[in-house]
Amino acid sequence: MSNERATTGRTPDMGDVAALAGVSKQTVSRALSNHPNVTARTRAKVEAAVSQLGYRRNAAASMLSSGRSRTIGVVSMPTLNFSSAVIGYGMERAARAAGYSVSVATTTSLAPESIADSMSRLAEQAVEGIVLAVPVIAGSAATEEISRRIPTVTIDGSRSASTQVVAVDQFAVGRLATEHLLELGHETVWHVAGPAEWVEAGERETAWHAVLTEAGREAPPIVRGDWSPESGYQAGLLLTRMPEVTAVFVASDEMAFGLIRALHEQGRRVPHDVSVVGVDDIALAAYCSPALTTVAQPFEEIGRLAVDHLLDYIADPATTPDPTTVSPSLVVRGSTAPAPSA
Amino acid sequence: MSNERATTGRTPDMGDVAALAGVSKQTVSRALSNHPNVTARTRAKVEAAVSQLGYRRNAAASMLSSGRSRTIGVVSMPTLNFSSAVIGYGMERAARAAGYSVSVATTTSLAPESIADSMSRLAEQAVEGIVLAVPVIAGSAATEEISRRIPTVTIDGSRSASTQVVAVDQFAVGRLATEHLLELGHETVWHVAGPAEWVEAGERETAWHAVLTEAGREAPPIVRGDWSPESGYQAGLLLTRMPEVTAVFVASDEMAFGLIRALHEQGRRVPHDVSVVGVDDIALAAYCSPALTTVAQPFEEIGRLAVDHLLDYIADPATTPDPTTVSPSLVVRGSTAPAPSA
DNA sequence: ACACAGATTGTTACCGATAACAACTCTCAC
DNA sequence: GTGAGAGTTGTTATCGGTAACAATCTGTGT
Repeated sequence: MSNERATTGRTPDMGDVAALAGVSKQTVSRALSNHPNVTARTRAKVEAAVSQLGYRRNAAASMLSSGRSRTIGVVSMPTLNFSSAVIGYGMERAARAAGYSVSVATTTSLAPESIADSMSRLAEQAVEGIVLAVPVIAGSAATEEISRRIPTVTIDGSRSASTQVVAVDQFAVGRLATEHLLELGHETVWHVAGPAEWVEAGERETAWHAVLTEAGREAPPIVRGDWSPESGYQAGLLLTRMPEVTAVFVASDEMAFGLIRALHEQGRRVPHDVSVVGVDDIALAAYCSPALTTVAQPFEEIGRLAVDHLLDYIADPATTPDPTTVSPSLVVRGSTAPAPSA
Repeated sequence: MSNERATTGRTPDMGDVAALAGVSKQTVSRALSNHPNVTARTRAKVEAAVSQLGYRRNAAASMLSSGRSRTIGVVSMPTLNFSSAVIGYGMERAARAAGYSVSVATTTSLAPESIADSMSRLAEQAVEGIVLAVPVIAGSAATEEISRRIPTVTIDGSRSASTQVVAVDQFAVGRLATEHLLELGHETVWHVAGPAEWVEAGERETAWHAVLTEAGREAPPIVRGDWSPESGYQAGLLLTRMPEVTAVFVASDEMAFGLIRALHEQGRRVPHDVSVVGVDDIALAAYCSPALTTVAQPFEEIGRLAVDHLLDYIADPATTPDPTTVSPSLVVRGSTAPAPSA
């Protein structure tokens, strides 16, 4: 008693499964795609044959024939920082839940041509949608061209005609931090900002400035860093030279760590002499000395939302771009205290 | 004068390019794959047609027909920690340099069946090779089955019949840290270890123990954490109760941050009363107060090596598994000092 | 018992590229 | 001038699925 098809030594294909289950290739395909109109009995026979042969569907063939890759692409910076790592995790979970896999293209620069390059690498892999997890201020012709063809969602970027946006309300980030420090009685708040080409950084600055102005305070000059702890340290060396500095809003926790270290070295106590607020709520924020007051951003949710939106958009490209924002929250720890009553 | 083929509204395929360039499909294929035997003239015509039509090769078709996906897969834990992020970066760069792209499958648990599941998701995507960037102690039948079919390299794992290993010399990590502390004159060295199911953690323990024994010192009981800062903090609360503790080797920087915070809170000064050595050299290590002495691991190099090995292995599966190790290095900063001359 | 709708299964053609092989062109030695 | 051989290009079959349509089966109401 022998099968018609000899499957020895060859990786089994759908035809082999069909033959073993005594049905047609197409029925196997339907059973495996959870198509509704398949009898329980048939489905069981197919599943038995599948596991007996150790069959796996060939993704390439499936993709070629259906035109659907069940893959979404992500453009991100080399994920050395907390936020992108967590965003990536949120995306992966959401994508997997929807039966999609995620392909990552890193870009080392924020230049539009570099981003466009990453996007076309993804396009070559026939991704059905793209998440731009980089701080794009302006799209270029090249990026626009691709996102017209492939549904694209931008995280924390600026809106453009063919791109949806999912973002943390960065204005709220700046507002929460600055208001917190003013409420503690500080005369004004200094700001260590992120690089000018990051949208997030710009919006936090704007909010910081707006809150100060609204409260009738003078906004001191901005000190600019590059997100690195070292740049925060340098900013700290600068600020310790000015005795009038009692409150600093730092645009990231990592810079805040550097800043606090500089303050310590120069004998300024935190929070007794200077209060510091960071942004991100990285894992170590609670274990700094003193524990860092910071503005937490729901990164994992952002990742999830970006993918959910993208999948909706893929399902119905007619959807009108509808920017979604989620709110940050202030986490008060030990690095902030009432102003020294000079 | 009109072309035979109307390409309007359809994404162009190789046939369109061929028609426009006045050559055959196959020649286009050869030109685009950098096949040697194509005239410069022909290649130029093809390239012109490609850019005129905005043609991109369909990866699915290419994969189906050639059987090669030009993709490698990575199994990793949700990349919330420094090391995996940097390893991932190193892999991506190496893969891209070789014309490969990287597909990531995260696994939330270290259970063999969970890892096997991630591996088969990758197998479904027809990856040509797999990097296991998770601390596997033992393979299961299921994982073995897959890695027999698909070339697999394990990072920092245990060797198995069908798997190559690329690893940091974790014994050296433990040795460097422990010897450094002994050389500073400490009577013995305490150890806050990582979870028992991580190979790295085990080897560091072994080395720590061996160095102490060899020096004729008594090895104090091990305190075990789970890599989180919180677990380091808890370990710190425990150790501060014992006045005889003057030197601690902590198996990760993040735990070291937690431990140092606990020491501070309890009034033990670092490094004056207690010296601390961490592992990893995360970006913030230099900005802790005091700056953290730690053992740096060349993560990016590990990622690169893993991919290089994998590609060699793919090219020639007959290669005998040949474990590669790279050396860590001690970075001395401010958290270690000579033993208090009690 | 019969017609008919809906559910289930089968048949055929095709997705877009590449491998294997066949055919052609050119150069150079004799 | 001719044949050998290398270099270049074309032809055909095929990879493993899925869409679209055709065919069959099931159960229901009259």
